[in-house]
Amino acid sequence: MSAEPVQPTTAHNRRSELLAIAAGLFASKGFKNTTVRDIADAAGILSGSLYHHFDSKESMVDEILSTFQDELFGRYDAILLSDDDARTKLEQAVEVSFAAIDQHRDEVAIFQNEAAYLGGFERFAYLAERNAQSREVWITLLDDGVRSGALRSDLDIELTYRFLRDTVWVAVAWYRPGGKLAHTDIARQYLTILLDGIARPTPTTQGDTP
Amino acid sequence: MSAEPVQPTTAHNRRSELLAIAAGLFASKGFKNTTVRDIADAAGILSGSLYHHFDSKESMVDEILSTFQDELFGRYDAILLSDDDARTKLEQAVEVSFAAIDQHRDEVAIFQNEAAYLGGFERFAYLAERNAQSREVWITLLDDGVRSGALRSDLDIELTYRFLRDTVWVAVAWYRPGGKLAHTDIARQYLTILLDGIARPTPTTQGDTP
DNA sequence: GAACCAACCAAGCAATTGCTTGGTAGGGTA
DNA sequence: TACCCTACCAAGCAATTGCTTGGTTGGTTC
Repeated sequence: MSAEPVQPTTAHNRRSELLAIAAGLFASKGFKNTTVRDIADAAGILSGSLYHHFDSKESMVDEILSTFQDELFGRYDAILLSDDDARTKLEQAVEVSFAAIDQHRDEVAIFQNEAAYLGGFERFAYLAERNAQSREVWITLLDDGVRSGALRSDLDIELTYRFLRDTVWVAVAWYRPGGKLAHTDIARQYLTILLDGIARPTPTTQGDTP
Repeated sequence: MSAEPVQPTTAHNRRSELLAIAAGLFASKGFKNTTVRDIADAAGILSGSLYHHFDSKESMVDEILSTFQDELFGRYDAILLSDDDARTKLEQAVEVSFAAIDQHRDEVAIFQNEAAYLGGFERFAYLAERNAQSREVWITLLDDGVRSGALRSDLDIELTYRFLRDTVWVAVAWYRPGGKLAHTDIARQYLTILLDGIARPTPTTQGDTP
């Protein structure tokens, strides 16, 4: 008979519930622009009560971002270690990234928007490390692609890496789950554009998989 | 030598100087993250003195963004009105965008990072209008491209538009003038990727088995 | 040499910020 | 009954914020 003001999250405890609420606000309003009172209001408690669960507002983003990144880079590592060919790996990395946008939209958005600012603080130095690690992943995939003949050899790899990375992640700005296109559809379309271009193919076909 | 863009009526030099300083801070630290004391410090004056030149901190971004957008959309309009073929127009629009990143990096960065937040205020409603106008430009260019046969007909135009728009503007996050690549080089490389893709062209030859 | 003016200073105010402190309601356990 | 625990409240503090007010400076003009 007690109507508990609880949201339909699968959260075990109050802590992760509050983190999800904070993530949503950080993602849509920005970290600095979100006050602890905003978070508390959205959770239906007073701002001071947040400090029963967390040390600080900073530690909230910290936990949000580091948890997400641990998971994401675990998936990238799995791809790099697989036996697939270069092109397949590249496609998988793109798909994994779009899946992350689908399943962790807030976290991706926070990372996209706040990494530059937060990275300036000692506490968030790991953001720069993860960034470097991400570069390793993509550059490796692109190099392997060129070496194996799957990709054109006249590309500026560094530039291509930036376009690839940016184009994948920036989709978080407009993608909403449950829309017309599933994240898998978007990933496939993006890969088509990226791999084959938007210009009308000149004489011959786009290749089939042998 | 050539006539520089000058302010109407009284050319207050100090005013545009302060605006440029503010733009640099807004771009690198974010609008909300930049205090009026930050701006004043960077300019070597006290924070209160800023209010001799500007009504508010908000009016500073306002002026920065609206001035920039007026110029940018003037260039887009010129392209749309030209007699060039569809593909050339598309290439020119991309080149103009990269030129804007080169010449107005701060303004582009501010628009990229703060439009979502600022757009929520009545005062900045024009940001959403400009966004819609920008969509018109790209969609028109893409539609014309498909209709004229310059572009593939199996593209999701809406998705391609987002890909195109995002990938162009997001370059502001890493591009620095005076680097290894001029903005014209980047535009050309980007167009190559966009139009022809990164996959190795597979004409009739199929001998790429390892 | 008086009037004027743009640019700035010095001081501070009201609101907002992140966070602290001491307390309490309600449930479980012994 | 007594004890503990989690999750919260109530109140407020110190710092920071955007902005205001009244005054000062140095240069220009007539």
